[in-house]
Amino acid sequence: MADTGLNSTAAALLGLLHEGPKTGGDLVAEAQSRFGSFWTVTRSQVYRELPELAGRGYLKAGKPGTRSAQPYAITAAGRRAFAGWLTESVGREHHRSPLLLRTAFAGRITAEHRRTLFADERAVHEQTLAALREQLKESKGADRFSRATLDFAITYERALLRWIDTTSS
Amino acid sequence: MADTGLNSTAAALLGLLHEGPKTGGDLVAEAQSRFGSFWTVTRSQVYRELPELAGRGYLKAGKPGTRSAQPYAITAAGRRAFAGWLTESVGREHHRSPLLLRTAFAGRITAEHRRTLFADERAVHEQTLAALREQLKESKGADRFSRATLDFAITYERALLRWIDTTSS
DNA sequence: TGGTACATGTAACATGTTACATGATTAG
DNA sequence: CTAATCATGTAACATGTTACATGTACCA
Repeated sequence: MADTGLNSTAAALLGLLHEGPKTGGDLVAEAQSRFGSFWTVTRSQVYRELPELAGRGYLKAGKPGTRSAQPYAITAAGRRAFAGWLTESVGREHHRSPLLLRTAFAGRITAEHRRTLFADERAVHEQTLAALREQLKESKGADRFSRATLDFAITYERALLRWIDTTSS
Repeated sequence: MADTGLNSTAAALLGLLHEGPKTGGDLVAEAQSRFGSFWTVTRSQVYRELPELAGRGYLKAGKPGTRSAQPYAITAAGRRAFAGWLTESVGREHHRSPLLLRTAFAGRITAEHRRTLFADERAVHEQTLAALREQLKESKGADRFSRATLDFAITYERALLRWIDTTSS
């Protein structure tokens, strides 16, 4: 339980780099597909962390490729740091739902407006769910735990849709 | 859909202040109980926003009370701003789940460690769920939409627990 | 080969978190 | 009356977001 001083996003990058050297762009794309919506990572975060991790000796910069994209490879120290992070205590979950926040104040808006609010949101999440199901189909080769995270995302979206239906009716 | 320039946290505070003047401490406590885990608000955020909102004329500072706590009351302009925010487009949801992130890498840890990881997390969420159910019982007087947000929190926790069970088995 | 679209990287900003300083209430 | 505790507020920091500058690849 030694503190590695890694934040979760940095750790996530180290984790992805176990598969081989990647550039910032690669990592953004990979994180998007691997973590989906429950751990988003923006480009700016990635580009901030990479030099930082390299400075600590967890990554080693390679030869710039096309468009002068800078690839990074994980080092032995990086692997150790990642392994340490895996055993650190998991932090709390964080949710931030503008929809739920508005719902808390929904008594202050008109029924008409409430209807469009929920209808719009429903459409968004229908689409998200469809995309996730698509992903699940394509994930047959992936390992069990990658699929598990997808499963969770799907479960969540379904629960949210059901909730929207019962609440808006 | 005019942009009020309000961030959601500021808006949430304005919403709570519709019930009457409150101090920073009051607001933190109220937000905790009203929004629960899907829109957390820390003391520091509150204390940063209050003078800011007062500066814009949305709040009016009252006479300091005990422990020199500063109460704020919402103004007519504040109510207008809040009403405007209610009709602005709701942003995307944000999830941040350290558990899910670790799960994505769970193939890299031992089965033993995985067991404790899930068991610990299960205990935490069991407790959360119990607390929520308690809250639901006590919320009989509350308005329909306050209960709806609670309902969602409960649904979420149940779904998470089910997911933990199927994934860790 | 000119220009459009796109990917990389940066930098300014907004938000969220942690740790601290201060003073008031309460318990002994 | 003194000490311990607790609530208020602040300030430094970490993280996340948005908007921009730059240069490279692609296409007409």
